[in-house]
Amino acid sequence: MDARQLTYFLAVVDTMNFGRAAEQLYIAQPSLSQAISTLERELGVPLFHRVGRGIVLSDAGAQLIEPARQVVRDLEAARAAARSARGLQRGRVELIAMPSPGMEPLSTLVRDFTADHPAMTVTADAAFTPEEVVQAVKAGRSELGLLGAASPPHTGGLNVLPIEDSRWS
Amino acid sequence: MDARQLTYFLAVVDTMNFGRAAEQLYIAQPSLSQAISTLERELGVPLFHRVGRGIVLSDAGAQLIEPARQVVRDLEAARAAARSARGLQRGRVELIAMPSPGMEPLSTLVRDFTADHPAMTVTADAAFTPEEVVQAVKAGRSELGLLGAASPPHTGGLNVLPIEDSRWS
DNA sequence: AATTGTTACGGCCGACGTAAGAATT
DNA sequence: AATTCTTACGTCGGCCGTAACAATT
Repeated sequence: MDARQLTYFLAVVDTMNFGRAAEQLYIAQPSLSQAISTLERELGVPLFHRVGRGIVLSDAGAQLIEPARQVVRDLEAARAAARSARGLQRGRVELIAMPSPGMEPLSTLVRDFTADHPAMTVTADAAFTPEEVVQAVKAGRSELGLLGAASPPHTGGLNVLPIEDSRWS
Repeated sequence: MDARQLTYFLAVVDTMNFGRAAEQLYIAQPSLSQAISTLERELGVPLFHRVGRGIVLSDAGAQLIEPARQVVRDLEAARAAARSARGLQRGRVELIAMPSPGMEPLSTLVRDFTADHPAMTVTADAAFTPEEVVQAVKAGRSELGLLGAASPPHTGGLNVLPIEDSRWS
């Protein structure tokens, strides 16, 4: 029993008609008939009683409806979780740095960052003064600035993060 | 994304090791590697970061764990529901009946019963006196007796059910 | 050298579609 | 005759295993 079979089962339950369920699932009607038949054989219980040209839900089928809906719902929730996670991980980071602190901190930072977030793209620009760095970040031309100075200049409303340890994420 | 992939994913999460997860799933390790790879491609997000010889859970992977566990749990619940339903529906009914009430009540009873419980097998034996019927049921040769008499004879500890309406289940 | 994950490749099971059949209204 | 489900059969995709490879400790 897998999620596909349960989805098919619920489509039949909702329509009580193999033909309409099949077209709503975008498969041929005999394929659906075969899928339900296989599921019934696996479970050892008929899910529908074939009466005349139509079908009636069996007791076992009735007992399967709620667990089946739960599975399908939660599968959809898992898909949504994955989709939202993708949104967070995909993207690009543009940073700007000065020459002197540009080499050592930057190289290891980028290496660690890309190791943790392989789908990310990191773009680095160059600046020559701390003021240039601050300006670029303020102007939105870069999302992250890296600078070394005795006293941080007019940082405005920017977040400033001191770097002392090589371990951070 | 299907339930199989989520099961595989959780096995890797629980062991943090493709090899052990594979043997716990009774599949070869490259098959598991391929399955996870396919899942990651479908989702558009890496679930693990391959660092050196090992793996580390990614942010997306962490966010997928709980929904995945939910799906697997629910699938197991659905299986259990189907199993319990099977226990109720499978079986055989052996009944014994006299000739006179044997035809009309019996034929419609069996027809309705088998229509409602197609997995059931109904076996009918014949008797010629009410005493024979009672005796057969008492002896356990039949599970159900059908008889017509002015006064029910020594029914012992048997349950007696008067038939008046044609509607019962 | 050993451990661990990936790539390459081939076989096989099963899901699906088309066509034909059976049963009911 | 029309509707509805089932059976028969062929095709194709994808899951899995074996073998070979790559990378790290």
